[in-house]
Amino acid sequence: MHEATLTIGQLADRSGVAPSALRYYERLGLISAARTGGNQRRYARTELRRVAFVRISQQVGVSLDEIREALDSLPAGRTPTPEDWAALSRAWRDRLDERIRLLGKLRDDLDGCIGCGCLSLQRCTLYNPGDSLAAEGPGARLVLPRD
Amino acid sequence: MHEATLTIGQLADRSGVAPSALRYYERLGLISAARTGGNQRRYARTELRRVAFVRISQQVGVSLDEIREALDSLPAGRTPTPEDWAALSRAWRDRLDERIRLLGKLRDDLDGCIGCGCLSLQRCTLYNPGDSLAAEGPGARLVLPRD
DNA sequence: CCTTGAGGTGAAGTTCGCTTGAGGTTCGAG
DNA sequence: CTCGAACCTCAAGCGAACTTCACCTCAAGG
Repeated sequence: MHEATLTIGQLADRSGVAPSALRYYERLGLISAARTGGNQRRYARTELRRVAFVRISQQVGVSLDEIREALDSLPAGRTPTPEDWAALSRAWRDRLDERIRLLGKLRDDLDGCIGCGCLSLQRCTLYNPGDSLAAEGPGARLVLPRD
Repeated sequence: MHEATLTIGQLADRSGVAPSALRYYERLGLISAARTGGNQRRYARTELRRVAFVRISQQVGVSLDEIREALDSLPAGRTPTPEDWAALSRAWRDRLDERIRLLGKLRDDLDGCIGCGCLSLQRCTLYNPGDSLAAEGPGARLVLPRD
């Protein structure tokens, strides 16, 4: 046990990601593997980190394509250091903050609507943020944040 | 102006939702419309509230299918009161709180990882929550919250 | 040696939330 | 009455993120 490399099944068990998904990730260039003489994948243990980073990034709401770009920025040639990984994580941190902020605002707005019992097109900030729509004729337009 | 009903184009402009999406919502049973003699849709103004509720619910992370279920729980026959809408909004409130909590936890965990510079499979709570995996043999399994 | 289960490939299928396209109809201003 | 914009339906397409399928090979235990 504790061998140098992992089979796809082992990586799947360890990461909680299905083998089919791991192959898919490989096609997208998110992870990579050496091959045995019989063409089977053998993963370096460091790939586990990459898989982990992928899943965490997805939770943050990043697309696989963007995750690939981020992973591409890791130093080629040498095994990424902890500091390399930390740098990537920091990049996501801001996005995470922003998402949390947006959801918080949504919750507050929703609270406001519950408070006034309205969901009203006339008064609710969810519908008529800053009354900025009044100039465009009668009736509010529903404008929700694009992201 | 300020007529009793809205054409699909008017509802689209007011709600910020494309006509094609509104037709799609109708197929799913999220909204409904009367028809003119010439088969064109005419929306009651209250449909604007339904559309708004749909978009807000999507922001909360609810699927169209669940939104339909929620809308189905509105009283049939009479126009929903503000209190009816408030009840629906309250139901989402908990989900929103939960999502915010999860993202917050993810952020904290990510902070921890940045702090220790690790993304380590041995130490990081993101990977080995509560050390509960130690019993299942050597090596941690990546376990992220299902939702 | 034989079997069995893990692995491999490529193509096609799935779900979600819409959009696009083709081809035809209706509405309302002039 | 005419004309163009807006509307209609139905079917197909799209992109993301995978899974499933058919079919074939490889690796290890009895």
